Amino acid sequence: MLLWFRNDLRVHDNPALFYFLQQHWQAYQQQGEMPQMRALFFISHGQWLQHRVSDIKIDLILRHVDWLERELGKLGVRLEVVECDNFQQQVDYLGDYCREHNIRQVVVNDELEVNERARDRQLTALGIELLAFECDVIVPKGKLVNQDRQMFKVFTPFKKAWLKYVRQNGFDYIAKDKLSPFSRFSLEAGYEDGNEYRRIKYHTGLSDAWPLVDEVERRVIPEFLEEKLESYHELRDIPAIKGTSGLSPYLAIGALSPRYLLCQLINQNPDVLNAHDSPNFAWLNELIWREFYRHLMHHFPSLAKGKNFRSKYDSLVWSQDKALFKLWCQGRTGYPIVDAAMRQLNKTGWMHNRLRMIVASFLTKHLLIDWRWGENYFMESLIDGDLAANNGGWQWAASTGCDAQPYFRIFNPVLQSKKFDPKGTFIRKYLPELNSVPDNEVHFPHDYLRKNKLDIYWPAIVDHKFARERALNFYQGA
DNA sequence: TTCGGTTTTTT
DNA sequence: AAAAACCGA
Repeated sequence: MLLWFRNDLRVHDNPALFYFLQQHWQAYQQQGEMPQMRALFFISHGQWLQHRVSDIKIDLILRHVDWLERELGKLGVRLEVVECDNFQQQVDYLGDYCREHNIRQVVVNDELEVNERARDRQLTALGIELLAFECDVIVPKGKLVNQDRQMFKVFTPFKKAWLKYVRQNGFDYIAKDKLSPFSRFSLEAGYEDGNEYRRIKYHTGLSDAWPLVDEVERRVIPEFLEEKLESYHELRDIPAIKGTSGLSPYLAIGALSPRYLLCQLINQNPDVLNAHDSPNFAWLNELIWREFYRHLMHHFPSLAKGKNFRSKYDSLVWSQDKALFKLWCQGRTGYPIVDAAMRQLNKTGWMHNRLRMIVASFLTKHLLIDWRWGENYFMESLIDGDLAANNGGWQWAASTGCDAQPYFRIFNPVLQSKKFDPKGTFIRKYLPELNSVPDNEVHFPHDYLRKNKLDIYWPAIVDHKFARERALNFYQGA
């Protein structure tokens, strides 16, 4: 039996690991012989490149692989880290490996996406039995459907069904202390610290501003739940304030379990599943959004292949203007909130959620550029890039996805800016050249700059009113 | 079980 | 402003 880590870089609430340890424990008790416990992780730069995994996310992954190797060592499991360019080579390697070591079963946690699933099917075709667990969501995918037995296409009914399911069925979760009996393994195995991988330094330092997940569990999560949860519903939309949890990078690489987060939330706030109107519900709502998009991709796998969720928009002919796209990427649109947001992304590898909606709306509705270009740029840049959530968010912004609003949604970047960054605090953090512009002018400073003969900021690349009309016509055509 | 009318919908 | 989901017949 072999344990194969993919997008589940954790020991805490990892059902594949737990099953693997239990099986070996049983064998150990029956035979009294210390089992060899092997685990595997592939470093596949070619595959990461193809899936546009950002350098900062790769760095976070590699740091956690390093950490995981030490943590597994404490449980007597030796993690081998193997460089393999792409999925095909992973399949070949595993085929040879299993034959060589006479392994029939490989234990994994399931991955949602199309290519990943195809790779797993290839392994099965080689005669390798994949024992797969599901731990990327709280409510298993496929369990929540409407009365027509279809996946919900609107968030709120999905959320109601989700809450009902959790209230009725609870949810699986493997507490940390359930692993403690297995720490005996490492003593008996005389596990020696360090292996080949540890001597190779992959770590680029790009993600150093983000602590390892063990510190996140010890410090960041308790602090968030105790100090920020109460004000989350008010502060989470204000980019100048650190009002969000900052946990998405760990969820994206599987270092954090969503089920663990729900446990912690319920410990802190026992009635949260019943309290829709409580301010403390706002954060759970975001966790349920994550579930919504994963369930959606499970039911509609073609989303992973760049398909519009609403096929009636397939006929739209998007702009191919690379120069305009580049200006958006670089944060040179002349709309300060958009430019500051893109600079935050380019500089830190992360962007505040409110800003993601604003810049996505701007690219699709104001510039009429294909949402897939924006989706790709986000994946290439974000530390927390996640196919399901990123695609869901972009298609929502482009109106090709799930959005039940009765009006056609075109964000006004200036009004968004005034509403969520009223004093321009965030704008000035990333556009310090606008420091001298008064608060009420900073959201669209062009008149002010002209009057005062200041040449410190580039012009707006598109007029809002014009762009709004153009977008309405553009979508009307579909 | 299928239908048509009514309520609801990430601002 | 329009589409999803529910609900009662």
